[in-house]
Amino acid sequence: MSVLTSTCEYSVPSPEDSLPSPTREDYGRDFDHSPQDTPRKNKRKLSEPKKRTDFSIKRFCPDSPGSACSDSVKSDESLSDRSQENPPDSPVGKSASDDCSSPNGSNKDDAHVLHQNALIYPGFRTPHCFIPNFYYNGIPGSFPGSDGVHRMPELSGINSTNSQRPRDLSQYGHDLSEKESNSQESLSPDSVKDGKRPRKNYKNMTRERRVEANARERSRVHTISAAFDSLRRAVPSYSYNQKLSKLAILRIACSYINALTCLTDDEKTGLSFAECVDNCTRTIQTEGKARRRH
DNA sequence: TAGGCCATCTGGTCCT
DNA sequence: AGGACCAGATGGCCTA
Repeated sequence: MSVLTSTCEYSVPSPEDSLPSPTREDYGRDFDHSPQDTPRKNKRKLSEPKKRTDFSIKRFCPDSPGSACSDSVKSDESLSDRSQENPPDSPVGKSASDDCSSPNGSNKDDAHVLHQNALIYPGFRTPHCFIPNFYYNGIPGSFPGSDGVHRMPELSGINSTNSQRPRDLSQYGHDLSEKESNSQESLSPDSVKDGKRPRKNYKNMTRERRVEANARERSRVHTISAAFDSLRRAVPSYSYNQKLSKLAILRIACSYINALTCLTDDEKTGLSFAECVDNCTRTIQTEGKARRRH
């Protein structure tokens, strides 16, 4: 269990450990209602980002020198760097199923591999590709490579939704000018008439406080996402490269916990260990079929 | 192209 | 009063 604990740690995203900031054009031009020119820095997408039509933060970033959006010119370059973090032939980008061959040496069918592993499961010898964080070579979270050597996973390179890293919070208006900060500017209908997402004013909040609240909210959500990422690494899956939604992670985690509970107390769940394992296996299969990582 | 999933913004509510 | 938490709205990306 110490292994689980050590591999489930997650850190609260910090501005220093964040995605590159969007350029001023991201929001500035959006502010001018030119969605066709607004690239969206989608953290999920590794290909060329499409244009984004609207982004509410635009209202916080008018085209003014010294604004929070004016000095971020590294985003495109950094984005491309990130897109190269996980090249297809890298150990990280490589499907774990490639490294987790089934007993008969075939790894074409992940479901088959899983089934093979599930059959091994009742023998209390957890296959390394079935429960990655529990079967390791003395290194928490390590994974066996094709050469049989267990290595630490390069988590930052996983093409995972939950591995998305937060953007620099400083871009979101912490550097607002005093003029902007003190204004309780509400959006006039004209200012958003072309936008599809008109928002009200900030009630009793100043713009500065609204921006700060947004930043806190982002940080909070990032923390939750990081926890999901940790949980995902703790639960079994087809392969390390498998895409799992948050809902799928929760479902698999529940079935996995039930299976582990059966290890110590069959009566607690009312099912035999084999049944619990079967349930867990089916859950993984079902959730794995829903969507696969690429 | 529709639906799923997600990030983000926003306002409301609760807590300290 | 201010922050944490929550849910709704919105829009982008991805996949079938």
